[in-house]
Amino acid sequence: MDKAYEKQHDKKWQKFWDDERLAVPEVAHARHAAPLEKTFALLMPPPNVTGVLHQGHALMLALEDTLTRWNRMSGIEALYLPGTDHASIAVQMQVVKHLATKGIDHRSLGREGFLKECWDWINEYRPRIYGQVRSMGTNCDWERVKFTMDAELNKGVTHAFVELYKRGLVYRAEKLVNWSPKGQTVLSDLEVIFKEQKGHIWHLKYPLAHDPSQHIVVATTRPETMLGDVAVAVSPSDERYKHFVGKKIILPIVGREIPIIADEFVDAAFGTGAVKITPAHDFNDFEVGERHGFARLNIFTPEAKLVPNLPGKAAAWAGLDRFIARDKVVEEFQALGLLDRIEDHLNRVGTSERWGEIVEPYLSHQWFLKMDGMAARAAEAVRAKRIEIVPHEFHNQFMRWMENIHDWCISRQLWWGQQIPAYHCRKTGEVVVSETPPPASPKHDWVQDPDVLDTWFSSGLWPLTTLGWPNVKAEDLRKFYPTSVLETGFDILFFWVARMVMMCMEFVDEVPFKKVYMHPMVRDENGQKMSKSKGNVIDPLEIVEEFGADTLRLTLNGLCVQGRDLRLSTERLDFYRAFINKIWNATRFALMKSEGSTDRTWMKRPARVTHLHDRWILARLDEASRDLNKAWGEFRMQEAVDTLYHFIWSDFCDWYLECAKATREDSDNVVKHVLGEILKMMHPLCPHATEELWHGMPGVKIEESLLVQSFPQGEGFPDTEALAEFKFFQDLVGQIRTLKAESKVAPSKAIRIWIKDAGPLSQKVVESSRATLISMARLSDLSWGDAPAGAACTRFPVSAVEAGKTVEIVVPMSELKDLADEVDRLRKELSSFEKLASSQEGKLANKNFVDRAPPEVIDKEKIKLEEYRDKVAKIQSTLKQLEAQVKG
RNA sequence: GCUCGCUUAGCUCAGUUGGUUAGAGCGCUUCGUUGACAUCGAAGAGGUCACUAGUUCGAAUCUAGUAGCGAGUACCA
Repeated sequence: MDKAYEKQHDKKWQKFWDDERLAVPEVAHARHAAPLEKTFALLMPPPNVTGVLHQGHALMLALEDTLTRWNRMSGIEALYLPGTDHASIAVQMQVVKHLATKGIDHRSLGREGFLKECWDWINEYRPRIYGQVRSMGTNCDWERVKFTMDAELNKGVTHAFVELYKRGLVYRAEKLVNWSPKGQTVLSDLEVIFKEQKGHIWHLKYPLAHDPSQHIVVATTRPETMLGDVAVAVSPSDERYKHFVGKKIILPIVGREIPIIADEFVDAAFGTGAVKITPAHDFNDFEVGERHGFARLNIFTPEAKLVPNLPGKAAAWAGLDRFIARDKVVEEFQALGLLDRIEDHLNRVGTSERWGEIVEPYLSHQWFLKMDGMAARAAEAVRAKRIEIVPHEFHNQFMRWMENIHDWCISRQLWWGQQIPAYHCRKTGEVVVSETPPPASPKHDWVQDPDVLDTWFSSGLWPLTTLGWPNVKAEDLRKFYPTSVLETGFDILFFWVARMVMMCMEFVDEVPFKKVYMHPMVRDENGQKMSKSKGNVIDPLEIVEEFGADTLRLTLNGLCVQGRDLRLSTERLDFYRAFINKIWNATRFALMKSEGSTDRTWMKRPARVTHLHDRWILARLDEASRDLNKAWGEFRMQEAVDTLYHFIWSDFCDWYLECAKATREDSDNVVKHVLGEILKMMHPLCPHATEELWHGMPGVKIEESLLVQSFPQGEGFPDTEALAEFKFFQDLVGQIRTLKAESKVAPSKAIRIWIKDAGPLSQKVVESSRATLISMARLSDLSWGDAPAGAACTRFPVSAVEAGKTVEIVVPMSELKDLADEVDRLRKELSSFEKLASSQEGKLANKNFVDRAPPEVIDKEKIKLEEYRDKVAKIQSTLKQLEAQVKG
C-alpha cells in the first residue's frame, strides 16, 4: 500500500463503475446487499453543451453525486440522469464568432448551412463537457444521457408548444419587448440585467400650441425618445396643470401637435409632475397609450438607429445611432432655448445579459406564453408544501416572483434552437400551429415561422422529456416522476426551476420534484466572485489534476453551508486532502497484520465485545451514522462532513485506535468492522479513495463495489452506558496528561498514581480498562486508595461515572518536578471551580428558577452543583497540604 | 423604495426545535515519533456571540429596533 493517499486511482475506479454499469439504477439495485422498494431520482441540471466545467458545476456534481450514492447505498433504486443543454444564444454566438475567424459571415450560409455548422461544433464539444463531468467521479447513468436537442426531446418540445397553443396559453402579439440591438433578437425579462449608471435627467420645455410663450416642462432620462412622443400626461389631481389638460402642445423639432392628458399613472410629486408619453419606447407609456388609444410611433430601426421619414428637422437624422440622436435632440433644444436644465441622475439601465449593450424597449411581433394561470398553480404547489424549497429563504422569493410575473416572451430571432412549429401562409396570412407542417395546396403556401424557442422553454420541460414524455406510459416517467430532488444554484430559480414547476403542473398535473435544494455560490478565499478578468479563478479541472476528484468533492461538501457563500482556497483543499490521507493511513494501520487474509468475519458487526473502548466505538459509530443520515436528509452538507471528520479523526483515530493498540487482537475485528463502516460512510464523498481502500480489506472480492453495500443506518441501540463510561475514561486520561504537560513532565515519563473515592461503577471501568489506561496515560502503576502515609502528594478530582460524584487522583510529588508549579495549577483550577459553584448556587437560589423551570432541568443543575462543590472541597484540602509544604 | 440574508476566537466559519464551562480548523505557545499518519500526536492561551430594548426562571438561539455588509427585486419619468 502506498504510504500516503494519492489521486492516481481515480481513473481506474471510474472505469470500474462504468464497466460494472453501477450507475444504471436497475443494475445497481439488483446487486445491492439489501434493496428496498423505493426510488430516488435526480436530474442533473444540464450544463451548456459547449461549456467548460467551472466551480459551480463542480459543486453541483459533488453534491448531487454524493446524495445519489448515499441513496443508492441505502438500498434505494437511484437514478442520476445526466445531460446537456443546447444553449441557443450562447452556442449561436460561439459559432458565429468561429465562422467569422474563418472570414465567413454566418448569414451567407443560410439557415440550413448554419445549423450544420452548429451541429459540427456541438459534436466536437459535447464529449469534452461529458469528460469533464466524469472526471469528478460522477456516477450518473450515461446510458440515459439526454441533450435538449435530441430528436425525442424536440418532439416533446414541439408537442408542448402546440398543446399550449391549443389551450390558448401560447399566443402571438405585437407588444413592447426587450430588444437587443446587438443580438438582433428579443430577450425575456430575465435576460435583462439592470445596472446602475450615472446619467442625467433633462428638463425640456414643450411650448403650448395656442400660446408658444407658455410651456410645460417635462423631465426625461432619454431625450431622443421625444421624437416619438404622442402626448404629455399630468396627474388628474395636479392643480398646477389642471387648466392645461385638453390643450395641445407643438412638439419641438418634429413640429407635431400632441395633446396634454390626465392619467393616474403620473405622480404629481415627482420631477415636474408632467410626463412625456412615448408608447413605442417605454413600458409605462405603452400602457398609457393603450388606455388612451394613441398611435405607437416607432422611431428606431432594429439596430436602434433613427428611422427615415421622421418629420421636421429630424428628417435629416435618419440612420443616426440612438445615443448620437440623444445629443442631437439636446443640442437642438438648447439652440431653441427650450432646454430648461440638466440634473445628474443615478439610474438603472437594462442591459442584455449576453451582449452587454443597453436593451431597447421595442415594438415587435412575438410569441408569448400566458403566465398568470400557470404561475398561480405553481405557487399553490409550493404554498401547499408539495415542493419544499431549501433553504427556506427562497420560498418567499419564489412566491413573490410568481405573483408579479408577466407573460413570457418565448420566441427568439435566432437559428440555433427549436424552430417554432407555426406556419404562416404567404398568400392568405393565416397562421397554423401544428406538430407537422400543414399540406401545401394551390390556395396555401406555408412557410414555417423563422424564430426559435427560448432555450429555457425546452429546459422547462426537462423533467418530462428526459423521462419519456409525452408518452405518459413511458417506464421511466412512471417509475421516477416526480423526481426526488432538484439541486441547483439560486441564480436560475426563476429562469429554470419556476418554469419547470409551471410546465410540469400544466402538462401532468403533478410537481416535477418534491424538494428543491439551492446551493451557495462558489467564491474565492476573499469572498470575491471568480472571474477571468480578476484572475482569481480556481479551475476545478486543475484541482482534480493536482489534488484528485475526492479532495475537491470533499472540500466542496465540507464548505457547503446554507445561507452563506462558499469560499474555496487551496488551504482548504490541503486540509481535506489531509483528511483523506488520515483515513488512508488508518486503513494501512488496521490492515498491517492482515496481508493476504481472506477472513470476512469483520464485515458483520461483532456480536460480543469485551473492552470498553470497543463498545464505545460501536456506540459512536451508531451515533455518527444517525447524525450523518439526518444531515444529508436535510441537505446539511457541511454538517455531514463535520460529523464524519470528528468521528473518524478524533474518535476513531486519536482515541479508539490508540486504545486498540493496547488490546491488540481482541480488538482486531472491531477495528476492521468500524473501518469498513467508515469507508461506506465516506464513500458518497470520496468514492475513489474509499473504493480503493475497500478493495484492500480482507476477503473483499473485486466485483464487490462499495456502491452497493448497505449504508450504515445507526439503527442499533445506542449504548449510552458505553458512552458515559468512556467519557470518564477520557477525562482520567486527559487530566493526567494535563498534569504532566503543566508540570513540565515529559508525556513519555510513566508515573504512578492512586485513585481514591471511586464509586463501584467508576471502579469497574478503571479495572476493566486498566491496561488501556496505563498505556494511554503512560502510567507506571495504578493502585486504589491513597498513597502511603507520609508521601507528599497532589490530588485532583475527576468527574466520575456516577452523576455528580468525583474520584480523586493521587500523584506523589516525587513523580513531578516542581511543587510550586503544582500549587499554581491547583489554584487556577480551584478558582475556576469556585466561580462555577457560586454561579450554580446563585441559579439554584433564584426562586423563580426553582419554581418555574422543569424538574429535570433543576435536577441536572443540582447534580452539577454537587460536583462543583465536591471538586472545590477536594482541591482546597490538597492545596492546604501543599501550601504548608511550600512554606515548610 | 421593498424583501430577505449575514454580523460568534487573530483568520475562515459551525452552533437543528431556548437549558453542561459557546465549538471546529487554520494561526499562535509549550512539549512529543510506543505497531499507521509530521498531510502526525498531547497540552495550552484566545470570545461581554455587532449594538439596544423586550419576551422568559433562563437568550448566541425568540421578538422589535439600530448600525455595517451582501443578495434579490421595482414603472420613479
